[in-house]
Amino acid sequence: MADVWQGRFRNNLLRRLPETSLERFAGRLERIELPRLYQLSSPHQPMEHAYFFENGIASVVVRSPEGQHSEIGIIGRDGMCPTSAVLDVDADPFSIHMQMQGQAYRIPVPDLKAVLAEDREVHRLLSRYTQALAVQQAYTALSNAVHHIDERLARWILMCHDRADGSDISLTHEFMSIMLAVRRPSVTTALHVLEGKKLIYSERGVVSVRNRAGLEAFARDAYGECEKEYERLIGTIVSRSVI
Amino acid sequence: MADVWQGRFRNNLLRRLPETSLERFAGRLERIELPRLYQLSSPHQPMEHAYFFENGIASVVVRSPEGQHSEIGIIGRDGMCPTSAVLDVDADPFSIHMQMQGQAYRIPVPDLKAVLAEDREVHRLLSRYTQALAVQQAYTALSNAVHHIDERLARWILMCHDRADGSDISLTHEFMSIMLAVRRPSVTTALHVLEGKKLIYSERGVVSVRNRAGLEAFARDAYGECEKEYERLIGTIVSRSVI
DNA sequence: GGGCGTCGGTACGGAAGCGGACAAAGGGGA
DNA sequence: TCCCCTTTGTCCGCTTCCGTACCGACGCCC
Repeated sequence: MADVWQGRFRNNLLRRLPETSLERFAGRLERIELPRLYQLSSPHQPMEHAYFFENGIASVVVRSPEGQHSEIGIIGRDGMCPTSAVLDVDADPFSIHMQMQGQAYRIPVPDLKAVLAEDREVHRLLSRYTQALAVQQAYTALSNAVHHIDERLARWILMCHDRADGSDISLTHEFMSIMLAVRRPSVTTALHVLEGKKLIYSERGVVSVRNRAGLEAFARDAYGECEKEYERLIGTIVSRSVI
Repeated sequence: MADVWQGRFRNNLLRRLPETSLERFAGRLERIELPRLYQLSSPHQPMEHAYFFENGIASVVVRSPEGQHSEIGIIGRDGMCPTSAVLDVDADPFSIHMQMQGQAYRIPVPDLKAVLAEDREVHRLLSRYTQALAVQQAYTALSNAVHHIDERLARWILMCHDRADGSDISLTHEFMSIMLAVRRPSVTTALHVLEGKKLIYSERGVVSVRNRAGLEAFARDAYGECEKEYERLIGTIVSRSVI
């Protein structure tokens, strides 16, 4: 298994751990396939494993008692979940599921906690990621409050694009409407706006980014701040082509 | 200073620490008066002290590059700030200021980090509070997305009421409009709705809660979830009358 | 190749909230 | 007491978005 530790991870957290820290994970990490809609976590249910994503996108969603929901976080190979494990909490009120199919290395939560307890370096990195995700949450809250739907959609597409391998994002409008906490037809019309500006190409079940820079410009101040903060806290994500 | 440790704290975190842990803070805690609008933290500026509030209300606000802002967290004697210190991060993109005047015990951040490093109990409690605050953020994001202004105002008044000593909350409409990320006149009309239902009494610079249960009913599913989670993670806040 | 379930496009009335502006009321200082 | 500044109340037109409904298109399965 030695070669696994030789920078073969795509997950940006695992990649940034020193060899000695990675060795503590030895034999405890298990590679797993995560199909679309795979439920990683349900509200108030203790999670058995923590996931370090190699690929694909997971979505953290919060739901109100009356059934309204909103996405509060999005995790790809930039991160892991649940951060509650890092904070020594058994369960949280969120549900986490795969938005785009992918793979991850997972580790039983008790094992992760053991590693966290014995290795300052691991603890420090995952703590910083926890902060990065909190910052993402904060900007999501801001965006929900002050930005228009099409800007929020642009933001969201950009965040997915950051974590996807190609320029395609495979999702239905229905699904995006849940993520953005808006009506489904509102997604349709917002997509048309972006498509009209040649920023994306949209067809049944798929959105393709055509003009990334243009999308960023369109999203205005909705996009960028928490990405900068991630870079500061964790560091740049090495792009796939480099790997 | 011995008597300070004898359950004299009003801060719910300090109150929940065992005597042995509290002794580690000995001599490092400094009581400080926090006037209204006192700036505890500015975006991207490292904080010098961490604050454990005895009284009053602090507000965590995030601002977009173009100057739009929204409150993402509210902290009283239920908690402390900055949680970034718990996560071993030097600075965060938020600004924190006093919304209602109060007092706190503060400790230099490096000293707090030292205590965190040497005392598992302290680290565990503050980690759990960090999670509680993240949950609050998440529900704020949800509320911003799906609830009407008057419901969000009710939620916000309830959260302030939880942390205030009496039933009065001294704030201008202008201020509340920033917290809720809405227009100032929208606050005025929303307050009139609540006042019309005899849930609150509102006059220049002050809002008084008249019917707490009614307010909770009015707020519907906007209020309650993250409070339950706080209780589960940390425990009940002992009310002032008991102290 | 026909049928059905899922997904996307569109339409329409209505409500909520914004932007902006202005007037009234309270209250502190000179 | 008067003035001025802060705070609150109100108004109007306008935009955005919702709720709801319905239809068309795609594509999978039998």
